[in-house]
Amino acid sequence: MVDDGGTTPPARRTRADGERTRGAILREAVSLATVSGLEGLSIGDLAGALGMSKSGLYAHFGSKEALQLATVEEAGRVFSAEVVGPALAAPPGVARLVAVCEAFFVHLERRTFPGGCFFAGAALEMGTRPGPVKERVAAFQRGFVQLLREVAADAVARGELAADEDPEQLAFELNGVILAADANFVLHDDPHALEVARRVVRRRLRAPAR
Amino acid sequence: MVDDGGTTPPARRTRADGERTRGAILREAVSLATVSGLEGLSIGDLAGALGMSKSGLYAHFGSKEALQLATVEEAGRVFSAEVVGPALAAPPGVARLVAVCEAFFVHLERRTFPGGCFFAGAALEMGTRPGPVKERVAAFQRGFVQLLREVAADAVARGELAADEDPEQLAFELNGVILAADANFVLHDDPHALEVARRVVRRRLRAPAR
DNA sequence: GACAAATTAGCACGATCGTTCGTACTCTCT
DNA sequence: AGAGAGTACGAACGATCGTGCTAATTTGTC
Repeated sequence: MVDDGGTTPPARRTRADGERTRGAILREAVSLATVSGLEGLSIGDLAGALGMSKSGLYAHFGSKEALQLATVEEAGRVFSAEVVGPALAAPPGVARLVAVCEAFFVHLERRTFPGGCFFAGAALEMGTRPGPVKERVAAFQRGFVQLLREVAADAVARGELAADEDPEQLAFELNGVILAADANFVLHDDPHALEVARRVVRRRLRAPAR
Repeated sequence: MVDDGGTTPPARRTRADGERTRGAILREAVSLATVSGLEGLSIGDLAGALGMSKSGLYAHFGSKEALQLATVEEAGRVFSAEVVGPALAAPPGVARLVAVCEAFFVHLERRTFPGGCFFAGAALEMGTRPGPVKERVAAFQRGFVQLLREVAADAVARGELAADEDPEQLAFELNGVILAADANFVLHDDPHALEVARRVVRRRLRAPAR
């Protein structure tokens, strides 16, 4: 067992039941974090919600920061599955751009998480707290805007949008619409916000402006 | 003064030094809340930052919720003075609409608070926490969007924007741009975000679309 | 100048925070 | 089947949370 001659084997990592519990913890953690925030998420509450002990839960991560990191990753998986994935099923161009926004609105509408979009909340919350967690959240946010920009650029290249349309500006705008939709939806619990957001997207992407 | 005959009025309310300390507390509280959040704002930290005792500070409010409420009000005063006020100095119409956004960007640029816009963070944070504090934050946010809508409607009425422009949609869009500007600015500490936001506003409000 | 109220500090409370430790139980590999 | 690592629990730690109580000092009013 001391054969540390070359590369250290990262030991055994998996046990079926542990993996299952870990998944359940992270699913609940993402959900709870959209309500209490990523920092306000407490290990005691999380353990209580799952009917297990603090220390039992804690053993899966070793530190709160590691739990937060894993929670961000889990949220990324959910976001990919619920928003990015379905959107990429739409044909390239404007249709796909609309599909990204629409998938996000559906993501809110079906109340996947009680506190709306995980990353919208996490970005505003962690923006002022330097550290690995913030970096990870920032990376996800950057990746999403980049996706918007690429799809927008593609739409311009296909002539579906005006040639003088700047993909970066358009991505910024759509990101803003998405943020405003989330903020209004969770703050006022008002589905009307999603309706307005949809109208904005539809009108903005209808035809080459001017 | 009208005496209420019999029951004595609750006597003197203010003392000069107390009022001054209270102001200092709230100024620091707003600033701290943009970093730690309105819920994460701790009375101990706040007292420490001001060099006073927890209980001495606490006596000014009587509960954390009251402190949060007062903090929101103070943030509202700052926002009025730094954003709304200067914007209303601009001539009505599109110019004023641009001025609102511009004042907000300057508000971020000069780093009035270390964590960016107080209300952007508070809205996302408190959206999921029912109670008086959330209601107050929501009211401020609603008031700001309504301001945007009114100025936009005025611009349409003056023929400076297309007649088929929906003020509600436009206000929603601008609110989104503002949120995206704040989020990107604090998350990536990138002044470029403000530049993009300015371009978006300029282009969006340049001329009657179509 | 005296009296009452406002201001502030010191101390302590119960609760909860993240974290550690020791200890059983159980799954998986050899 | 035996061994070893993964999993989970209960108890407890020091720190900090919001919140009271008491007492000393300062301030405004008569």
